Amino acid sequence: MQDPELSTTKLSEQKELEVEAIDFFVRMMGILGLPRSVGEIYGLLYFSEVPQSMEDISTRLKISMGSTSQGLRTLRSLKAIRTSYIQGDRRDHYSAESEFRRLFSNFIKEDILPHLESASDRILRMEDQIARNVEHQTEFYITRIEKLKRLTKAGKRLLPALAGLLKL
Amino acid sequence: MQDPELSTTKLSEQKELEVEAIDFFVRMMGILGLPRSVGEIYGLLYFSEVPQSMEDISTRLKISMGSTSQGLRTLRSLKAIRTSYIQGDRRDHYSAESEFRRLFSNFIKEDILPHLESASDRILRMEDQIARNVEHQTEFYITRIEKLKRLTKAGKRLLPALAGLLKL
DNA sequence: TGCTTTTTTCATTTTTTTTTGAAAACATTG
DNA sequence: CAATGTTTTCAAAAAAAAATGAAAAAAGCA
Repeated sequence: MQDPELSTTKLSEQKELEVEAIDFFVRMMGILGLPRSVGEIYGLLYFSEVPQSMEDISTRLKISMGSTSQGLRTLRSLKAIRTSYIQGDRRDHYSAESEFRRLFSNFIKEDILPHLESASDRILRMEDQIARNVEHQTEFYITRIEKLKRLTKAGKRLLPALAGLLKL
Repeated sequence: MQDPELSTTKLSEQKELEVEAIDFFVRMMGILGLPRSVGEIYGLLYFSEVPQSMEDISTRLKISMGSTSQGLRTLRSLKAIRTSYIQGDRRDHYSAESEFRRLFSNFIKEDILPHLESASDRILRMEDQIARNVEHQTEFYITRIEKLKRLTKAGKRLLPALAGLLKL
């Protein structure tokens, strides 16, 4: 029988790294405005040598299957995880796409650029308003709109470039 | 007495632009994870030719003085607004810093870089854990940590550069 | 300094977001 | 094609974030 004290210590040390790692990703995802469960799942997978089933994830993180399913869906849409089929197990197994920066890149493409697009539309509508409203056809309004146009234009140039850089 | 119908139309047209403009900034701030009130305030100021007092803002947006004060504080810390003293009025008056991109730039400096710093600390702690835990001294763990180190390093280089670009 | 106006703070309320858990849908296999 | 195992969906509960409003603090003025 092995020394129970040593074994406890080892276990807690192992846990410590896991906790630290998961916390790291929870914060990272926080920056992107993603829920903590998404960060937890990615963090767990990032430091798992072996692909994990949904049940594994749900059990180890003590979150519901519902949350786990949702979180995996989000990560899948960001292409942050991969699915692998494990011999003799009919459940799907997941592992992290280790290039975390790609997740940022996909986040830009998927969550930011669409906003920029609709921002452009909105600016067009504002210009329309101004054209119709004599009250607003002043240097001031025209300049401000112009600035917004330049900003979104720059954004639509810069962000895809940034996303590209991150993907390398 | 002026035509009431015309006047109503004009008013609503004016409102329409304002609403559109405010909505624009609400969404923009949303991308940065800032509350809607902050976007509303900035939007209102961005299209105001004349600096507005806190009461003006609170009244026109129909939000409480408390929210207005909080929102202005946030915008001040992002250097997104300027304060001007108006003759014969002892209240502060606010106007928008029209270079909206600076707001992004300051957001990176103020809200993102600190996270990156603490991320670096956390990675150091993880390395420590690994050094102490034989279990984890495998190619796998070492590689994953290495990747995170490279990512934060790249981030700490890239983000300030991006912030710099935006400020121009 | 005392009085008035303006701004900030913060406990409470409201709103929004996230998580849960149970039911439905889907898939696999004997 | 039933029977069992797995995943998704979604209404309801829980948690988190934001807004309110009243009281405290700060600032300007007489």
